[in-house]
Amino acid sequence: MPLRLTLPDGTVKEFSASVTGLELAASIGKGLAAAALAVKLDGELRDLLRPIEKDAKVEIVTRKSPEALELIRHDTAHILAEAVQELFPGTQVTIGPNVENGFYYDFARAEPFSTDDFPKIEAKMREIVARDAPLVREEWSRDEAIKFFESKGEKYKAELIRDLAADQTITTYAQGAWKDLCRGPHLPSTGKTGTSFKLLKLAGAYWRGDSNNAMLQRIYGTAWRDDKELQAHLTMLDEAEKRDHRKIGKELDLFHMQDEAAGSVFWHPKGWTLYRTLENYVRRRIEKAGYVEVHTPQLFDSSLFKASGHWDMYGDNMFKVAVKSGDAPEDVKWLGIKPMNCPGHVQIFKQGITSYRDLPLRMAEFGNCHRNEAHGAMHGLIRVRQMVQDDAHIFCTEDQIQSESLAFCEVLRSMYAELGFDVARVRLADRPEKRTGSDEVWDKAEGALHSALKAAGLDYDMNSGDGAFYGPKIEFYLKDAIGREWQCGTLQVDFNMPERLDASYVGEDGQKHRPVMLHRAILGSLHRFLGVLIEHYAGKFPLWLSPVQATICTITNDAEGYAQEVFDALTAAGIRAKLDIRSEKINAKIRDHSLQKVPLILVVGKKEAEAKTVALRRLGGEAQEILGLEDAVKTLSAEAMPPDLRG
RNA sequence: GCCGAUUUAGCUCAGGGGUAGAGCAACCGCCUUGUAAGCGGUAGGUCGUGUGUUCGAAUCACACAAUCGGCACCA
Repeated sequence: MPLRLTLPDGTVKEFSASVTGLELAASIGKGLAAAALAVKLDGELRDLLRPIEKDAKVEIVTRKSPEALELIRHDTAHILAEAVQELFPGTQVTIGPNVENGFYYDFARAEPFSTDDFPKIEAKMREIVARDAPLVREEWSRDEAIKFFESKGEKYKAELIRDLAADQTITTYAQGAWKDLCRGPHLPSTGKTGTSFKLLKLAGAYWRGDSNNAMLQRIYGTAWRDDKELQAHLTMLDEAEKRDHRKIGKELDLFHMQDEAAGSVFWHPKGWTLYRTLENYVRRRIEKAGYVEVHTPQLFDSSLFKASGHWDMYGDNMFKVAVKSGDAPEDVKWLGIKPMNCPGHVQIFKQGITSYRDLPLRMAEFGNCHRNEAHGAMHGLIRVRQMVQDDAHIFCTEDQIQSESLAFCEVLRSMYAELGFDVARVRLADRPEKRTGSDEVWDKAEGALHSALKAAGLDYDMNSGDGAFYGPKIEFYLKDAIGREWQCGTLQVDFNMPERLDASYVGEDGQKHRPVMLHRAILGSLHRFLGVLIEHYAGKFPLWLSPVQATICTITNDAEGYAQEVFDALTAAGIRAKLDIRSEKINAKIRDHSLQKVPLILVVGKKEAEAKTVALRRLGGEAQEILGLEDAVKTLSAEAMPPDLRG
């Protein structure tokens, strides 16, 4: 039987018997054979030296192919593992997968590694690359493989093999004397990986991601095709560090945090201006979308959270307050500080009798919520113990779920666009193990979200088992200026909470019915969103969001009176302005306010005072525009208008 | 919560068993300045908290706290 292999350009190559990818490449050209790293067989990546035995569409993977990076990174992980075992005998290997932009490898070793070991390990890795040992694929029987790894003291590898499906082919890859359990594929030899890699971070990680298991030591690294790509990536990491919202928050005097209130934010005047500007924007947008705003208590008797299920489900992460309820020491009643707004909103819904004519009822609240997050979870504004969400609950009928979800998706898309983001990804998280409500109800809720997403025309993938305990959720991800994705928006269908808290409305038929609750947020936690926003803009906010929009700088004292006049005019027009009449050179003032990322610097000296003009310098630019004062006020206040208020 | 690292002036950071250093910022003067740092001076710290070792601790040990990088968690 001749073997027919179809190349990407459509040419068909015939062979009398099986060939390896390398032989195939050689039959096409000498250069290709030299550049070949692997082959793609009907879309499946395979080793270059593995015989091809059936007709297929084939593609030779070279260093230029997108797949090359995957191979390089995974091979580098193997090389890291070998280097570590050569340098630190007795260290056990576990797993070492690729991650975005790199890879990691988890090791079991009693002694902790130190980043001081990195140069030594990297040097050993380069040595292994230089040895250029061929990577040889070997197939094993299950028992032999277990025996082999156990004989080497590799308990984790043996455990992995035991858990593989019985019919799974067990393969190892050898590079010289060193061997690792691996599915492959790999590059033909260690020399092909190159040395454009760098070890980056050291971290603890649980075996198999389970906190009941042993803590392993994880080494993260990055690997690229060449040094130029590596350098570009390292530059990007530097850039991300420069944008760190904790750093910028300090530099721009937006907020601070301190030990006595771990996980909570002290908003300084500028940060709070930013916060309120954003909050007011959301407030206008949702008001336009037919929401009503409410405000509910901070403290509730535990009975409410017990009824809602939060006390049992998240009690450990709630702040609880014991209050004396009698004279005896055991006379104590428990209150809970709200970790979310939903039970409170149901209480408002339950006041009086709600008719089907009142639905959908869209109830919004910027409520302060407290969650006792684990110490290790906290991270600047991104993960805090006290936060406010742009939270709302839509009480509606089952029939209204789809149209409400659609309308929500539209508002979300438009708001993200106005804030400078695109929706990068949408995921549907379905039922988790720990949940309330029957499977029938979950079927219904998940089905409703699937059809809403289809109706909205959004592509989405599944995030299995990651729903909330009361219902499935849609997660909206946005992409920031340096390509990172953040999950902010969410829409959750909940058939359970109205049942648990006994909410009902009177239907057209005069009977009582349960409403459906849609929990939804667009920005999510405002704290977290502001963190993302600061990093996205690197502190250079669009004019309408800037805490200080304009600074008026005098050149000499003579201009002070006029500068005050300019300041008053801008302030009266609603522009957030500051006046800088310090006895400093104009260079120093320009530098200070530029570093403070003030978008507009208005310079006034003798000339401007006489002509009633301003010399405008925009952040990032060097040119100056000379504008008449009236004209400047008009132009700038129009520019400073929030996007939803522009004509 | 788990693993590792870190914590010195408002900020960024150096130092290190014999009692504390720089730059920037602040304050006070001088300078009256034309688009990214003008000059001089002054002041500022129980070296995260506690306990211990020591003749002596900011330095060494232990505990705790917070922070950082991950992991686990994220209603």
